[in-house]
Amino acid sequence: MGRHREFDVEKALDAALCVFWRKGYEGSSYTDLTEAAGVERPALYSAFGNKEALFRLALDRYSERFLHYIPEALQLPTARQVAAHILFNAVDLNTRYPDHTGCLGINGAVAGSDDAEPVRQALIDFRAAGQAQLRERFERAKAEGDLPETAKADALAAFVMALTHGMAVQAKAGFSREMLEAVVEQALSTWPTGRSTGA
Amino acid sequence: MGRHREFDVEKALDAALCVFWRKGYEGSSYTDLTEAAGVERPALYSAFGNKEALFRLALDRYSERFLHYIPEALQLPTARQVAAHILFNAVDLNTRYPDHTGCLGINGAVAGSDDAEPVRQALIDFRAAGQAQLRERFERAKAEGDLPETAKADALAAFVMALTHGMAVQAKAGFSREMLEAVVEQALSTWPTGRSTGA
DNA sequence: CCGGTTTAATAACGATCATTACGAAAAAGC
DNA sequence: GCTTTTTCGTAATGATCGTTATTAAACCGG
Repeated sequence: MGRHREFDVEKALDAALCVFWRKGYEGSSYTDLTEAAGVERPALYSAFGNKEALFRLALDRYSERFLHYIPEALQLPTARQVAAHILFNAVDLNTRYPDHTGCLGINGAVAGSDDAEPVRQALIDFRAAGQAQLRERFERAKAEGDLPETAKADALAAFVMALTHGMAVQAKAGFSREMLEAVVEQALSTWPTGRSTGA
Repeated sequence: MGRHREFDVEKALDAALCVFWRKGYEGSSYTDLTEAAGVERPALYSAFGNKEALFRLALDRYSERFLHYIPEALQLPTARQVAAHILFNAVDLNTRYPDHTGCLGINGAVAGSDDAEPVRQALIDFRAAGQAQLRERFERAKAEGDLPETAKADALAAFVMALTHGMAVQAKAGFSREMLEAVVEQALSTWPTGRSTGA
């Protein structure tokens, strides 16, 4: 019973995601969000809760819609392929949409006011989760002899993630896809191999 | 003639710099800034201008006070030493002060509202200036045979900068100095040499 | 000691922030 | 058709945003 919703909740969430992606959490006003969604303010509140809840939902959606390449990467046979897949797909995602470059995990919030601390922490956890998956994959690679025994899985995972974060900053600053791909190739040229020529 | 200023302008600017360093440009309210400086609002305005002008002054001060390691690095004899000096000193700077980790060039603004666009652009230019110096230094290294002819100076400079940016994000997220130093060592593990073993 | 000038401090400015009453409109059950 | 329930849209909430009038106080030159 009751009146039906007149707007598409999924489309509204996608619109909010684009705004957060471009302006970050604190940089996005509720007016920005409602205008992008084409929906009045109370409608967004009743559908998603407050701004923080909306951001968390947008972050979930971001994972589902744009980060499928990470589980894909983890299943590749060698650690080098895993890293290459993640890095090149990150470059693609960071430069694919001209009106919201970079990535939500970085643009969302790096620093901010004390009010934004919960969201900042959520993004820290979000990034840490990806890094932990990567570290575990690299540990497996060591066990399989794909990475040398001397390799540090946690440092290698942090290295790959640092690159994605840094390239996200650069993409947001307007760096071209070609430039970032050259960065990835430079990074991969330092990759350790199973015969322990690296390190 | 006229009344004397009762507060130390230099100390006030240092205090403002620390606030911007921790909370970024938009995350820092004028109340935050005045409280940190121990000065009433109109006093900050008369001394520095508006918030944007104050940020730009803080950024200049940041360069002078904390980035001396960059010109230092550029004078080292080899490209590898240049990169190592920059990366290790960046880690040190990013983790040295527990109450404002990371770096102002990143924390200041990556994404934000349209109002903050001038400051965001100023930070883009700021980072680009450092990267350009690095690229020129690497081009010189190629001419000197210190880097192989096949090396791409611009990609190498972007690679080093991407790492500093990414590690700044990680430092702000609470990564330890030791972890970040391991990231740097991973990055430096197979730096291209003059005998073109790299790339 | 007094007139001119600069700073200090209180308090206010309009604008925007996130959030929500409130009443009209629309759909489902009886 | 009437009641109930949910949503919609207008408009308002108090708080905080960056920025300044305005007034009182402190200093210098005369």
